[in-house]
Amino acid sequence: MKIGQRYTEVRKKIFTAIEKMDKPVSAQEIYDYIKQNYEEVDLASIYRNLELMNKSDAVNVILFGEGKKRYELKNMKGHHHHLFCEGCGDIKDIEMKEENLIKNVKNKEGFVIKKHNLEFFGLCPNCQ
Amino acid sequence: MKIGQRYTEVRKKIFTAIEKMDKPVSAQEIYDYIKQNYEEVDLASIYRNLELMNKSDAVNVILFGEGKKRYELKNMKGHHHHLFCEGCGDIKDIEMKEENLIKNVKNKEGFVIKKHNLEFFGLCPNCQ
DNA sequence: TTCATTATTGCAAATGATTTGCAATATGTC
DNA sequence: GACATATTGCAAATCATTTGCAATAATGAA
Ligand SMILES: [Mn+2]
Ligand SMILES: [Mn+2]
Ligand SMILES: [Zn+2]
Ligand SMILES: [Zn+2]
Repeated sequence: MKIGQRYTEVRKKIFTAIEKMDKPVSAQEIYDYIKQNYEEVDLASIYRNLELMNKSDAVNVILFGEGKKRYELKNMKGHHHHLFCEGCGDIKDIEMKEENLIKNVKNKEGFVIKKHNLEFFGLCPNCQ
Repeated sequence: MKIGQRYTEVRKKIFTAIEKMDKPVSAQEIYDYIKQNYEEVDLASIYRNLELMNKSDAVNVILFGEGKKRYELKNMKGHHHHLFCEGCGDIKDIEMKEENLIKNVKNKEGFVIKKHNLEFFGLCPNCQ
């Protein structure tokens, strides 16, 4: 979990922001949070660091089709999935074990589940 | 699977394009395909129709974190998932049954799988 | 501690995807 | 065929994210 090579103030703030907000957050939300609690950090720096944090596996990128990415700290919770409300955008963690997850998750958290997306990422034979 | 209220030339072309390309395609790819095979259709019209097609459940939106959405016809194949190559962007369908899917999919198609994203969509108690 | 090196940041502008307002056009109906 | 209006094309706007570059801050050698 080493990001870049220097432990900067900006990086500390970004880590703390994501941790405190405790849900998948967008770059803009991180920006807003930092602005309110510390001295402002440039959005471009936030994007650059999120990119680094993702490459170095410090954060996960989570997608709900809102037109932007959300980020979550990787070391905080174990591997898990999400439930996204298409009405209000509320997000819930799903920490059930993966066998039969897709069946068992029905009505978890009182949600009425309409669909799910499951995508795998890796490298194809040519790119390995 | 009724889109809007008129079966227009533009809609026919979009359907055909997605069907012929036979993989999750972006709005721009649909635009390019149509331009080569028929008379050009405006990108804005493509976006407007994809939006409608999604709301009326004619297409699925698929996200790989590329910064854009991909669309797939819903009635063509049964429900399935995807494998995305982070090297070249190649996409494969995964049609295994869902019990133990996440375990069993390892090395499917010769891919080395690094991670997966599983998100559920629905309505929370407040929004139902 | 001070200094030098260079990674990182801020700022402004660029890019790319998607959305929107509006007038022109096409479709389904009578 | 003529009408009512859903749909389209076009241009401009918006939003998320990226990028170039000069200023600044972190780290380690002296
Ligand atoms: Mn989570
Ligand atoms: Mn598919
Ligand atoms: Zn809700
Ligand atoms: Zn590949």
